[in-house]
Amino acid sequence: MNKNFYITTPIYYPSANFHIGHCYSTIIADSIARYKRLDGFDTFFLTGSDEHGQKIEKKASETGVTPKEYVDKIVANAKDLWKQLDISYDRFIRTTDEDHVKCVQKVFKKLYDQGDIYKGEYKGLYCTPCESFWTETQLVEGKCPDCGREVQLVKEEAYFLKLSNYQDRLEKYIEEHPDFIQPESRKNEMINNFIKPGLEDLCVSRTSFKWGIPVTFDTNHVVYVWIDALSNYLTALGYLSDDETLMKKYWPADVHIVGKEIVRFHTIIWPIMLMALDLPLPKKVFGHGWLIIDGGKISKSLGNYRDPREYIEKYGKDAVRYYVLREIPFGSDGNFSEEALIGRINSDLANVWGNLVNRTVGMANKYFDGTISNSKVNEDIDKPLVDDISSLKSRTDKLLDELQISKILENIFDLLRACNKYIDDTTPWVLAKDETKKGRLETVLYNLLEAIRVSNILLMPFMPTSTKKVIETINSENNSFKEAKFIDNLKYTVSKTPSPLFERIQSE
RNA sequence: CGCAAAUUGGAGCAGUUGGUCAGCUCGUUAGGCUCAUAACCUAAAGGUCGCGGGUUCGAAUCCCGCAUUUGCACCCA
Repeated sequence: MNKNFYITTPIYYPSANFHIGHCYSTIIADSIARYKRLDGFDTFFLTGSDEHGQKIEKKASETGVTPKEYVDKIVANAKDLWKQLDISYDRFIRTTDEDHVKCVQKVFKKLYDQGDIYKGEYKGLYCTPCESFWTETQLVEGKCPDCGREVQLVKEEAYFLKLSNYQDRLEKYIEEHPDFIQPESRKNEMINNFIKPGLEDLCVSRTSFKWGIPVTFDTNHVVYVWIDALSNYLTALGYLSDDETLMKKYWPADVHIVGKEIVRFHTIIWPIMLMALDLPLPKKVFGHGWLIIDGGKISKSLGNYRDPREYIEKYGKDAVRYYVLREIPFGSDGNFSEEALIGRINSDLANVWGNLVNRTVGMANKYFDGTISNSKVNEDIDKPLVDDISSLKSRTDKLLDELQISKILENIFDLLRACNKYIDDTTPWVLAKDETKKGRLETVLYNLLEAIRVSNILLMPFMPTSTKKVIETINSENNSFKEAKFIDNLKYTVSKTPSPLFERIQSE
């Protein structure tokens, strides 16, 4: 099988430790990557950090360390966080990695030699104390919106990327590939706000700070943000290096997961860079929404968030994963609160899923000493359940391609809910009192175990830890994606001592 | 100013191309059951689908206007 799949998260800016929002992006990407791997795809999952720039230079000097020391610390923290969340990345790329630096320099030179990058002059309104450039509309009464002081018109020699050359090609590409930008509302935003009014050439170098990748042929300049950052998706695959095997195997990317604020860079600048490099464009860019805290966005400067580890330690990694995947609808913003997190844990994970496993295994032990096979004493009521079990995989596949993660979980939990209902409808405790109904009782339990097994397989990408526990509890050996359908001749020997999958959280 | 998006019972959300579209989850109330993590199942209460017009045999669903909120245009998952 040579089906390949390449998925990326943004590379995050390590000016401060990562928060639950970074976790959200990364958990989505991780879940998709895991799903594809389990579904037989040769998958490459990339995440990382975007470490250059003035802000980090400044932060570092404030703390009295070098920029590299500063980011090293944050990156170590991030890697620990990803470990705690079971993030299965294949590579964590850092823009300070040597191969990345080399590649960016080659890309820059190549674009320059081709004439896509030219030398010009950057003009801007600059506030010296704040070290920030502002546009005219941002100014408050003609002064710096941050400190209220005068701004100066500053000119700086800089290199520019000619976006206008590719405008028509880009517009055409977007029109002809309706799935390229997801969700669609973002696509309209890009076309109307940026492409149609005309693209301005993009400033791609700076001389005002040093913490960046030097331009090889003009060492006063460092590469500015986007050529540096976006190239990571290529440099991780060895683009322009001695070994381009990964590049040949995985490019173009299947999906870039990004936050809605950087959709623009991924759907305008990035495709244009790739066109200029004569490379195929990524198949999909998904701009997801944000987690909103107390009605406002997560803000590093407001500090209105807590270390995600607090939630992980308190409620478990899978609970956090489930919450963000389930709570936020496709492409929109979603609220994050501890209260809602607890609500999800109790109502979905504990009551519906955990309790179903617990009661089913309990009955298997109580009535059959833990050993269940399919006695095939079926009744009409079994049919819908069995059909649901067998069709779950294909329904899930479809939703995954549409990146409807929340709906996938909804679907799977619908099946689990149906099982709870099925138990009430079939009343196993009544069957157990009648020796002649023994066969029927066993069939009911078998069907339930099948539902648990199959739904568990499909939950594995989203909750790797808890699903492992379910496998141990029902002792299933058939856990591949290919076996995610109703199989009628398995034999179960369930655990004698099941422990709750998720404890209910008592609210204070 | 511009370009977008949102506004559906107490909360959070579904509602492709207009005719079971008024639905789901949580919450509330009542009942049932006992295999189970005070869990599970059933039922009920609760919305004139932001407001005002219009198109249509018929609109939450299309058109116009208004209001409120949010996003983007400048760095931010």
